[in-house]
Amino acid sequence: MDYNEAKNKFISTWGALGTLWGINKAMAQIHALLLISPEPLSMEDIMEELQISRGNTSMNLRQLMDWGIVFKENKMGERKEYFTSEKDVQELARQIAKERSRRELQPTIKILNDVSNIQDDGTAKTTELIKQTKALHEMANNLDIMMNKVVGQEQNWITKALVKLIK
Amino acid sequence: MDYNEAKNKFISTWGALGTLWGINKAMAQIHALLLISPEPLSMEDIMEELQISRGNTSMNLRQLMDWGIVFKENKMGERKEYFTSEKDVQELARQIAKERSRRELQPTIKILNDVSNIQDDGTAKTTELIKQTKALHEMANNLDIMMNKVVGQEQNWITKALVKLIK
DNA sequence: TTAAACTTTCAAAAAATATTGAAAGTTTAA
DNA sequence: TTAAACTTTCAATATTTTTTGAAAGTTTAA
Repeated sequence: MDYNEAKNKFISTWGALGTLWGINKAMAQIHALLLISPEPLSMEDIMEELQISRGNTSMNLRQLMDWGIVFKENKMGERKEYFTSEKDVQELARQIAKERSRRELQPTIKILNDVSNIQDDGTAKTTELIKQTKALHEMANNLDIMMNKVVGQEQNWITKALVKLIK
Repeated sequence: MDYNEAKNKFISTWGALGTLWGINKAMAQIHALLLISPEPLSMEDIMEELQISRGNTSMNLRQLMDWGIVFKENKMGERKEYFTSEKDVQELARQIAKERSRRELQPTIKILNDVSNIQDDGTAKTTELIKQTKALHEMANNLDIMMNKVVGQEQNWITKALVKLIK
């Protein structure tokens, strides 16, 4: 496997995986490209490399910046904007965990809490609804605490966490 | 908030969340419905409750069974098939972790391994590709080990894991 | 100022995904 | 066997999501 084949394989795998995580293909591919690029890339570079339109590139770069995993960079004496990704995969994971907690987990926890606190009228269906949403609430809460713990952690948390879990 | 309001809120929240996890809306809603239903439901019940077609119901029930979180049940003397969900949320989480590892993480790890093992020709771009895919490979691997550890664990792992991580 | 060099926006088009429903398939009771 | 009571399949359709590209917007140098 040569460089180009490997690069394409990586970019398309990352793209496909992104979809499964609620991130669209173009967004994931731009991220993949920046992650393995030793130099910051311009919008033109990205459009060219991934064969996508200017509008698409612009919108997805913005989203990646909103996620806090891609940054604008300016080269001295150049008007054009360049982009880089967070290169440290630990930091990347931390940032993603943080955002997913904020965007998905926390709103869900709020609703589970509301639903699980309805008045119990003693019917089987109400009792079951309360019981199950309470259980989900507790689990989602634990997950959230874990994820935020991890976010506040210094380098290499995942390896450390692993060691703790295994022993 | 009364029972019906709470039920609908829960089902639609679960449905919306499902999309973010690579599970479609109908599939997530069927699962939500079964999770809070004290009795097994027939296909008719599900179609009626969620206002979806027979075909849709049939296909999504099958997928839920493939995920190992919904089961067929037969009532004595009845021809019709009934469905229940795994009711224990810990077991549910374990099952989902197991399936996601198998379907997503493991294939990705394989590709990261292939890509990170290409011949290093010493150019900056090749070196960067190898470096980053190696780092992702290691992280994905650790995550996978963690998830499988969790799968093999007895009840209440998430709470235990949490305690370990916090201290 | 002006205009060149860029980036962003957004309505329309394309692509991908989910849903329907009727026909085909299956199972069981008689 | 047959036929009733179901479930599954799948081509057609509907819906949702993504992408395009050109116009509008912004910034900077002169």
